[in-house]
Amino acid sequence: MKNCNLCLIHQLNSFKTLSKKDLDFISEHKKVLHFKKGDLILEEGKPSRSVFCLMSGKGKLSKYNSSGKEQIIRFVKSGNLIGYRSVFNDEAITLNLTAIEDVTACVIPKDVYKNLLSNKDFTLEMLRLLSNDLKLANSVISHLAQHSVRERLAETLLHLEDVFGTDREGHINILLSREELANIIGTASESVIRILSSFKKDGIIHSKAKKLKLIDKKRLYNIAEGLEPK
Amino acid sequence: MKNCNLCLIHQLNSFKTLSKKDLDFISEHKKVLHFKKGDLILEEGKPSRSVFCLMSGKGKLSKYNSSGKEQIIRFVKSGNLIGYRSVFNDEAITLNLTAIEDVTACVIPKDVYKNLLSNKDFTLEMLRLLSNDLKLANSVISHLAQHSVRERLAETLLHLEDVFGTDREGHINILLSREELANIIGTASESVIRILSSFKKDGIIHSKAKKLKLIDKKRLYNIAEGLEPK
DNA sequence: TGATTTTAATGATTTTTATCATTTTTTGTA
DNA sequence: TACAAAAAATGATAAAAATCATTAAAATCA
Repeated sequence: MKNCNLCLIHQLNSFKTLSKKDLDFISEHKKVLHFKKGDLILEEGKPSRSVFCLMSGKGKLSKYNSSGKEQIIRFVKSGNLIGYRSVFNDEAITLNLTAIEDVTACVIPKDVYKNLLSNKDFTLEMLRLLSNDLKLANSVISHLAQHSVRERLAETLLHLEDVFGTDREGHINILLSREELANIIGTASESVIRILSSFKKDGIIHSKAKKLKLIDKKRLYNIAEGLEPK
Repeated sequence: MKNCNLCLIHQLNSFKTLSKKDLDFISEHKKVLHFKKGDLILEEGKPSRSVFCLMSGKGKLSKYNSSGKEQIIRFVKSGNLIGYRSVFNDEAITLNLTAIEDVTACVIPKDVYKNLLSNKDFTLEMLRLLSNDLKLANSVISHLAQHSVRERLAETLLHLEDVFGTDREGHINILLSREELANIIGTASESVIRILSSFKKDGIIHSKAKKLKLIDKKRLYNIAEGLEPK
């Protein structure tokens, strides 16, 4: 898709506030890139040169600690903008972006993106977006700090279904390894495996390999909130 | 302080980008409020009506979970702006603000504050501020998820000294109960007590009641990063 | 100041979670 | 399809942290 005006994705994100002229301006300067599943798209520590608009596929934003353990901060999907944070505070990139499916993304050079900020509505939209990111991050902090591994896993399953939806058979539309699930909630993969098995045994979820289906969401919610004993 | 132009605080925060006229506009519409230590200044769930500029004193931003346990998200000190996040995404307040010392704050009505957003430099400054908040939140998530209670406490002590500095005798300029420290890192107060005692025994910190002094910061840093065994 | 309340400290115990070792299953691919 | 490699599952054990009970110290205030 060469012309952003014709692209439906821009209706889904902050770009919806842009004029035809602004979108033409982006179209002229952007590049469309393709990545394979597993590719490292953006790397922590590298200078921030552009903002990405994800056209298709999914990715994970993560950090590695000094001993090499991954912490997944959040996931991104088509329509999401990525990389604006580093542009605003003019710092190096702080999170890795890895494709967890094949990804197509439009890459908008930093300066082109900054130019869009003359549009007040667009800027307000970005303030709104950052505010939502921050609100979400605060609630993650609170959940991580206050809940057990079992509670955090229940919360994560609900959150993933909420963000990615399900296919016709009810499976959550994102395939993650047990290890990746562990790296979201900050636990060992064995713990995730054990808890998923117990959820399965109790009929709360169904799982076949990486396909997860939430059966009893009410119960999962109660577990996530610590409202259920055991 | 009636006139924001004469107030030194505005030099310290995003208001430094404002014109004399903008500051006069704020001066006309703001109110100066005083709060006592322990007062609840902003309450989770209430509609967002204004942005606060903290003139003196310190506060904590926190959430309570369904079982009433507090999670401290961060601290604020003089110069800090508070409440802008809810203004940008037009949602209810999501964090409680409690005075942990007597507080004086200028209260700027939401609409007055929103008017300032016609100033492009100010808006960019707010984007920068939110970006920094978000960056900080992401690193808190990562630290919470990946480190032991002992490591998180070491990190928290270093962070508190960094933000609040020390008095002439080297004590960190903020007085927190063991329970409040526990509510930052998401643990039980007994755990904080035990770990602080062990830090003291090892000569890493000195503590007398709520006054904490960091003696061996290099070692604390190593503990925080998990570079030290035990 | 002395009494009362709150906070801190310490010990014993239980629960949760991590770690390590091993087996089974799944996935990718030759 | 068979093989190798990776991921998942399971068990045993160790370590970390929570919880509960009690005592000691500090802060508050009448």
